[in-house]
Amino acid sequence: MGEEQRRRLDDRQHVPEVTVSRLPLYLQTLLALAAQGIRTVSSEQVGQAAGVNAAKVRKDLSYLGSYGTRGVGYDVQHLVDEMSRELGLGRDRAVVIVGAGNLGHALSNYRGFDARGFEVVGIVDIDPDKVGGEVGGVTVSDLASLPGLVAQRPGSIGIVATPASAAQSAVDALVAAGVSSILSFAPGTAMVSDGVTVRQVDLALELQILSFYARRFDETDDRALDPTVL
Amino acid sequence: MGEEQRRRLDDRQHVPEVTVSRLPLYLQTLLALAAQGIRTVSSEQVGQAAGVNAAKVRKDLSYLGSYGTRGVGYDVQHLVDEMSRELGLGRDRAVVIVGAGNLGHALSNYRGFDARGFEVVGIVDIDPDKVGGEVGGVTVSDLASLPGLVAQRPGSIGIVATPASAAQSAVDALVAAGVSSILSFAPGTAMVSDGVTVRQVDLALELQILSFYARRFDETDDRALDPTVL
DNA sequence: CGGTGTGAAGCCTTTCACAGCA
DNA sequence: TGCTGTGAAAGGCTTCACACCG
Repeated sequence: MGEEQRRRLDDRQHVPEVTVSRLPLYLQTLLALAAQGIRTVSSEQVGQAAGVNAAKVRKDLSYLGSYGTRGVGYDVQHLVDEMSRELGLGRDRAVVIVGAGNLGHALSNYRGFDARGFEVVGIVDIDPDKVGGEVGGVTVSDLASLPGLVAQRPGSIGIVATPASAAQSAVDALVAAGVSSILSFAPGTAMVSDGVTVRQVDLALELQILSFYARRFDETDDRALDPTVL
Repeated sequence: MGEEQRRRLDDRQHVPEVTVSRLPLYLQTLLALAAQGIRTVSSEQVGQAAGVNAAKVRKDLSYLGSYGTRGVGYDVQHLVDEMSRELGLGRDRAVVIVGAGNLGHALSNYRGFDARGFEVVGIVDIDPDKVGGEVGGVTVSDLASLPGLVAQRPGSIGIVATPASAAQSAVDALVAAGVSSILSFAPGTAMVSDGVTVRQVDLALELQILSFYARRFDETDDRALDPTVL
């Protein structure tokens, strides 16, 4: 591995997690601007469109390198290219869905994946009744075929769409098959070894968070409220 | 408003957002422990089960008040009650889904909502072909009936499950109907007035974040970017 | 000029470490 | 003794403000 390449890898590790989570947002914003024929943008414009402070935009982009021009702004296409590269979106990335229930169905039918360069290469389930069925143009196969689905696709992403009770074994199966980036919709915390990234989306949990903020609008609670509250 | 009162109000709001977002996680953890018949827990145990540092658990819980017993731990049931109250989960909360497509279907069929005290009171769509259909035991009604659905249920939560193009108007319709806590699955940033809380779950965006981390496992790629995948 | 790139300040969150109490 | 509750330290993120440069 050459000096140059190593340094870039190391640099990449220093991109703060929060920044990484905002990059796709900027990317979407830039693509929308590009579609409007806009070729140059300022951090101010990007920030406005993405709902983010301009200084934060500049700081975030500076982690990727100095791609702007002082006094002018950023070249939209150039920035799109650099960000796509940084996010590893230069190629189609394979996605495997574990769990062919309601959510698995909805996900494999979701058109947004294809549109953004993710290819659903398979959906697996343990239920023999579901195996063989077709969902969103993909055939449901047995859990055992999971390793085969991703064998030829390093850097694949797994999606867990099982009930909570099956989530840990779904994650384990994905990791065993060589998948180390996982999006889980199952409630509960999955245990994984180092080097595996799991992002979790728990729908009921999101609603509970919203409930906290919705509470402001409840009529007086039947239970006694702490007097200092609101 | 006097200084003192303002200070108290500010203090109350000062349950940090990150803490609020962890409370439901603790709650789930505690409910699971309660189901196992465990009546007392230490911050260490909760942390272990929730995948969180014990000190953080104590700090977070301390924002709700001092409900623990030194040398002993926390009474599980008492903590569950206090947290439920804090999260406004003392009653069933109404949920309205906007958009009866794939995702809307999956959501209204999702059993996890009921199980955690959220009642899907309606699902609306602008497509006349979809109106009248039944999904998950709920009839799809016209967008216009949205205000009626939540009129009797202050503190309701709205879920946006529309395509991106309809997201802003869906949000506007929800806000106009009096909903001020919204979970959106649509890509893009929705504009809302102050006092409205929007949480966003963008599936493709989640995958792009994972793609960044998956890139470590790609074979060496400094290859030129193919713009067509975007 | 105008807008980037970036040290430095400020703020928020996490973690430490221990006093205090059952 | 054991574990909570919490000041204080450490770390990380955001925001400011301005040097710098096209």
